[in-house]
Amino acid sequence: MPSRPATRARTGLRVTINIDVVLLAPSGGRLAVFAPQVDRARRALPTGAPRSGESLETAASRIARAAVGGSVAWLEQVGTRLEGDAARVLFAGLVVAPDAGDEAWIARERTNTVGAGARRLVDEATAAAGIWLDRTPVAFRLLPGAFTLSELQEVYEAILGRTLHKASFRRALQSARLVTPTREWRSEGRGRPAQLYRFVPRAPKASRRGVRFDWLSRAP
Amino acid sequence: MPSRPATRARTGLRVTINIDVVLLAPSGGRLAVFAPQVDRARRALPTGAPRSGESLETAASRIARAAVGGSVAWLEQVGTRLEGDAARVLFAGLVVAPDAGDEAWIARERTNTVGAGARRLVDEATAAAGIWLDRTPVAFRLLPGAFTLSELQEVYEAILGRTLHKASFRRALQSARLVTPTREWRSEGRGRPAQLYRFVPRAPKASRRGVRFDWLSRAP
DNA sequence: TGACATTAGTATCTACATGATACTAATTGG
DNA sequence: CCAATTAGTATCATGTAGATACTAATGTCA
Repeated sequence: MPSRPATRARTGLRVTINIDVVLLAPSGGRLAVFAPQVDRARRALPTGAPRSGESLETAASRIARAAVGGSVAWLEQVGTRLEGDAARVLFAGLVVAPDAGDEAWIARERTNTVGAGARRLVDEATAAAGIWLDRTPVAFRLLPGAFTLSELQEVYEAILGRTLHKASFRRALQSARLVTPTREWRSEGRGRPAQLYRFVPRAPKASRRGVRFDWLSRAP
Repeated sequence: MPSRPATRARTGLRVTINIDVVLLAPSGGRLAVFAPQVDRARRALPTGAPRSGESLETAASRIARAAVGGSVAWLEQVGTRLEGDAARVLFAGLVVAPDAGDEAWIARERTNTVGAGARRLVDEATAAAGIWLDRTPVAFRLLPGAFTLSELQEVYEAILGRTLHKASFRRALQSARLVTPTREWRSEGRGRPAQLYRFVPRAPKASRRGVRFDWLSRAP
């Protein structure tokens, strides 16, 4: 049996620590990324550093709120990387859809126009958001208290980046008993008016799905 | 519209950075945690620090390999936290089952006996491992080239922490065409001999499951 | 030697989830 | 009034998951 040194480093590498925040918002069935202009020619993602004694989560929340000037529906750590003598912690957040003309938000597909490497960060953040969507009721925080099922589905489609089957979506929603209809209907220009629903927070169901062997990525 | 300061911290908080590694191994249907004795009374998880210029992943791999004195089947970053003026990055790893009498490994349930806070790290690492299992072929790296389906199922059960339905497990495995039978059979003491199988790496299937509304955790 | 325990592996049935298709319903804009 | 548009439902076929119960092949032990 090989020797096993008890690796107990008393002191680690000294670095400066920074936080990058990718803020995503579903908007018109697509994902928008918060990347405001920082000077004449460049956009950048929100960045900051934790203060002494502050947790990473608190710092990221502060940075995110300062950036969008409002509340953030969801914020979670995605990963950390070393760049030279700096450690950069990536957070991803979800925000309610911005106003249509807001120049600080750009379409997810145009993330190339932000600095090099931003594309990768946005991709990681988007993947993380898709996982939350499957595991938490985060979508309901991105909508007003009363919403139509089409709006809810649009949020899902924006974050997942694919269209969903309408009937299946509603069936799954109904069997989960997650929403209750209100007596209101909303007419949105043309077409039949849509009924408004409210989110009903529920105790988690003890669902145990079977094992899945249809993983998506390569065999590493 | 609120003002949006372009938060561009030129220099972040200065911290020392350390890496904690939770190494897990399926053993007899349970999960074991690598936590060797560091002195007369205490056990501890492997710890270390990245060297200058080294990536976190490389450093974690080095620390993990040095700890168990062998290869690590899977290693992935779980999260980062600030503790005073230190940043600690948690990695979780999976290792093939250790020898039965190996004192450095303890049952996952007895993680309390390791230092305070270790329990939480082990829980996070275990949760991460469960997610990899669902998304990557990591289980096959924890078995020899030829294995029985019962062994494979035992690996899944150890990591997921629950028993699985035998017939369902095999059906899913067969339809995924992930394994091929060999012509060998192995007799393991009593009972009918089991056929040996090999892993067949496959191109990922483009499986798009429907949306799930049966999340497990609390509504935050 | 012949039950019996033990492990491997399969068959069948039910329940449910999913997605395709096609339909009905209610509105706006000509 | 009619077409376009959006909301919402019904039906059907397929696939998946779990329960149950079975067969198959080995070792153990009386």
